[in-house]
Amino acid sequence: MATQAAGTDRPATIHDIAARCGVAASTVSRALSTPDRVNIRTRERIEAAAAALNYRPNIQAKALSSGRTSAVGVLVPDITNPFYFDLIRGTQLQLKAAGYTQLLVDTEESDEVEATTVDQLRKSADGIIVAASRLSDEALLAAAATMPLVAINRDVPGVPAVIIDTPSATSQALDHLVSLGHTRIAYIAGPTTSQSSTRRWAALAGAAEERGVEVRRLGPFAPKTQSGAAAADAAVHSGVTACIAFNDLIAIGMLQRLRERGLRVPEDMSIVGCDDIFGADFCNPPLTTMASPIEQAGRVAVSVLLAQLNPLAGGGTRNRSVMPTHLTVRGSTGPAPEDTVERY
Amino acid sequence: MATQAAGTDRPATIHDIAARCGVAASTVSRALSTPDRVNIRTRERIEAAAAALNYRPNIQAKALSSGRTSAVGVLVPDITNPFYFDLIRGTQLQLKAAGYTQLLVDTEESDEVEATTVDQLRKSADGIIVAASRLSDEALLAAAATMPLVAINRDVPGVPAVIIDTPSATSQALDHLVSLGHTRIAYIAGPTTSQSSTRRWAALAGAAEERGVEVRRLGPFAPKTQSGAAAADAAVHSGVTACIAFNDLIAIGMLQRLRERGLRVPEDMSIVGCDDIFGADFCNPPLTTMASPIEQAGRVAVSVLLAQLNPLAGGGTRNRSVMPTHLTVRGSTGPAPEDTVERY
DNA sequence: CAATCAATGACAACCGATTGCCAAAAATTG
DNA sequence: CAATTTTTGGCAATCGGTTGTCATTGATTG
Repeated sequence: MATQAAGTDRPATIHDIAARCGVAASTVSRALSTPDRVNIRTRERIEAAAAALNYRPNIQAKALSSGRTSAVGVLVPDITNPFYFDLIRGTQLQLKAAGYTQLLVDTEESDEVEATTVDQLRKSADGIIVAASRLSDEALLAAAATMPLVAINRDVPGVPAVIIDTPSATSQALDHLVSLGHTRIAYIAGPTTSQSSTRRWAALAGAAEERGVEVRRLGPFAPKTQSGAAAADAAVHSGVTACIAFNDLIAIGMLQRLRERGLRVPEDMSIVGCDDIFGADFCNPPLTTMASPIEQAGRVAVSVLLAQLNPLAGGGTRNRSVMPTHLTVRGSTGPAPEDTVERY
Repeated sequence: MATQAAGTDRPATIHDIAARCGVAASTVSRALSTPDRVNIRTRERIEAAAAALNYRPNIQAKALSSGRTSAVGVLVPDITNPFYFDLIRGTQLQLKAAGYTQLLVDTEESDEVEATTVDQLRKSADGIIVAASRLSDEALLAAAATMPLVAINRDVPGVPAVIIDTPSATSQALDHLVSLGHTRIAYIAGPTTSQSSTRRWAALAGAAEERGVEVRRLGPFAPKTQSGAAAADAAVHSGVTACIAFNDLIAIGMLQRLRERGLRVPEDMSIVGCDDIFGADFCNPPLTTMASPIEQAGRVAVSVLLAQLNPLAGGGTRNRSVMPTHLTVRGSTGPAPEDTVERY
């Protein structure tokens, strides 16, 4: 009944190839992974046989015997946050190019889930890339000591990292607002566990003092559009004329809420977002935001990680990269309203 | 110098547990995976030891010896397409709940990449979920015959599938437009390789005939916002007063282009999208679109797949689910313009 | 032409589990 | 209390590779 021609139906192994070529399995293994260790003629025979049998190495077996899994875990706090789309694509492309598999995990903004995941990945991945880690500095450092790890947007001494330089862009944003005449400005803070938010606030507070304007901090708010409503209300209540939001999600949510309340952007209130996510260019009004090469950040993170995994020539691998960020001005920022409360 | 207390530093194996309890490794294996096969007292001792040693089973070893990988591949044509965000989250959550790992792969809209990936996943995953497959019917059927597979939005007899019922929503959309007075309508087609697009057009053409209105097909267009410009131009040139777009990305792109060209939506042109992706509610104007429970679709796909993998009790598992879809009316659709060309 | 050495490939142990088979121990039955 | 059945747990093979060790081969050299 077998429609199959000669040859077994199950996937070929190195043993099948070995038998076909009349050599030992170990020779096949070497021919395929350490080509120099085997005579070129033997190697060619083996390669031909492998092709003929449509041989695919069994990743599990490879991992078990060699200890290397050819997989890299990528942890993000929230898959549905558009910010991570490009990041994920960047890591995915770069990893695939290097022959690695990406294990993507949504840690649901939870440090516990994150810790558990890191723990599990210890043996099923060669390394880990953690975006916007919610772990404590100590926990992150400990994790990095145990296995190759690269953090994205998390600056802990001793932990290799790719940092997106939003703090400096935040200063640009402030300059932009100041040049438009705003003097009372709010920073809409992100989660307290987000180091990005903390660093950005620090940069902003410093810059504000230099420029002699008032910047107050509101929040924290969850990095979701839904939080934008509360943020908008808080901003209005605080009497500021411009806001710099933790990220575009919150900023877009604010835009929606302000519209609902009948306030005009940017006439009554200017809004600056961060990340230039999908949607920032077509929301209403289009969002002024801090843009950065996110996909590239993902690629760089992979490169840094792979450099750790394969410490080949040129030992001087840097393990900390800073990605530039710039302000993209769109329609959500404009001149400060004339009749501001501060006159009274 | 070792700060570590007694006990090795490397991860514990079943052998460590076995030694600690004075039993054989096989007993440990059974205690952990087939609890009934082992005396309850022995089991408890083993469990205690496992906990004490912080034992984590080695997934690779498990996979190698048992043949089951506890991993499921999820293939999407384009990770950065927001449509897939919720889908991915749905599969991720459901898979995690069932103890499976999700292997996410971006097939880059390419049937070749998709075929290669399916081939590679054959041994490193227990099953596959393919969203919007670009494979031919035959290839997909062949793949499904080789390994457990569930297709999303792809209806091929013999292939388990989760279908998002956009065709019926398309008819609703048409009714909506007709009730607003539109008589010349365009369908902005998606990729020719997309079965969704084909099925939707068939539904639309049929419904249009019933209702005695003219619907013409424009395209194909790539499912990206950038394609929206060409689509908008084509629509304007064709003289229609309303468009039903293949998906929200194209629709949003059209919105942008029409605005650039000084045309008002919905006064001059009505636009209907599809999928209700992130951004559809805050673009300008907010998009009328066909919404469906995408995350749920992902969960259902996982359920269908797991039912294949573990064909336990209640053999009557259905392997085809249809997810309902409904029209969500927002600001991008309105009454047909009075002075339409057809008067002349 | 003999001695030395690098290249080559076979053998076997090993990675960490699972699982079929079987014997010893315990429980049940007559 | 003996005979039988059921539990229980050990042994060893197996999954598909990798890798250290070692014997053989052929090439290089004195």
